Amino acid sequence: MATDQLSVIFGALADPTRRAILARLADGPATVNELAEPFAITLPAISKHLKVLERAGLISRGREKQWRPCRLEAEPLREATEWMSRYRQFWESSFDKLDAHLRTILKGPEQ
Amino acid sequence: MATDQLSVIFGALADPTRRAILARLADGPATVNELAEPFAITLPAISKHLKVLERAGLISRGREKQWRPCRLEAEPLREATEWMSRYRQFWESSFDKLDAHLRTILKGPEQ
DNA sequence: GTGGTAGTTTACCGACTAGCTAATTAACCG
DNA sequence: CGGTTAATTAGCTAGTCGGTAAACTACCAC
Repeated sequence: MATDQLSVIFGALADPTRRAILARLADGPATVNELAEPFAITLPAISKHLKVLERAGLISRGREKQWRPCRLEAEPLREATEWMSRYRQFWESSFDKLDAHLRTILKGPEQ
Repeated sequence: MATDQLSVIFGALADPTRRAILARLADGPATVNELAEPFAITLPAISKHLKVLERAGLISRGREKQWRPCRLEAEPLREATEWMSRYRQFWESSFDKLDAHLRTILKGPEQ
C-alpha cells in the first residue's frame, strides 16, 4: 500500500475486523483482550490490526498497569470525509437520477 | 482484502493512482489512454486499477467504437461517507478538545 | 487483406498482508 | 522469588497487490 496519509487511512478501513474494532471503541476505550473477544482470531492478529489502526491515527493507546487501553481517534475520519466531500455533488445528482427513475416506475408500465 | 462492499470501496480508495483517476473523472468521462496519460505506469497497470474501481462501483464503462470511455459513479462514496458519519460526533468533539488546548496555549505558559 | 490505434489478458515478479504458533516482554499478585 | 495475566515480537505460510512484458482482441482506414 502507498504511504501517503489518505492511503493509510483508507487502507486501515478496508478491513471489516478493523471497522468492527472502531465501532466497539465508539462505545468507549477498551483493552486489547476486550477488543479481541468478539473475533475468532488470535490475539497477535488483533495486535497487528491495532498497529495498522494506530499508524492511520485512528486509535491511540495508553498504559495502565499491565493493560494497554485503546481509544478512538476520529480525526482521520474527518480528513477522509473531507476528501470525499469533493464528490458529493455527483452522488447527489445520481440520487436525483434514481429518484426520477423511481418516479417513472411508480407511474406504472407505459402502455 | 475482504469481499464485503465497504471493504472493496475503501480498498479501491487506498491507492493514490486510483484516487487521481477519480479526480480526473470528476471533470467528465475519459478514455483509458486519457486516464493513463498523467501517470508513469504502463497501460495494463491502469487497466487493473480501472477494474478495481469498477468492482467497487466507483466507475462505469461504455463502449464507443474502439474506445471504452469511463465515467465516475459516486454512489459508493455516499455509502462510505454514510458509514463514517457515525463517528462525526467524535471528530467534532476532538476538534473541541483541540480548540480548548489551543486556548490554553494561547493564554501563555503557566508560571 | 495490411497496418495502426485502443485496450485487455496472461504470465510472471517482488513486496506486502492476514493469519497462525511459539516465544518473549511487562506488570501484577502472593 | 515464582506464577499469572496482558500484550507484543518473531518466524512461518498462503494469498493478494502493483507493477512489468508480451501476446491477444477489437475496431478503423487504406
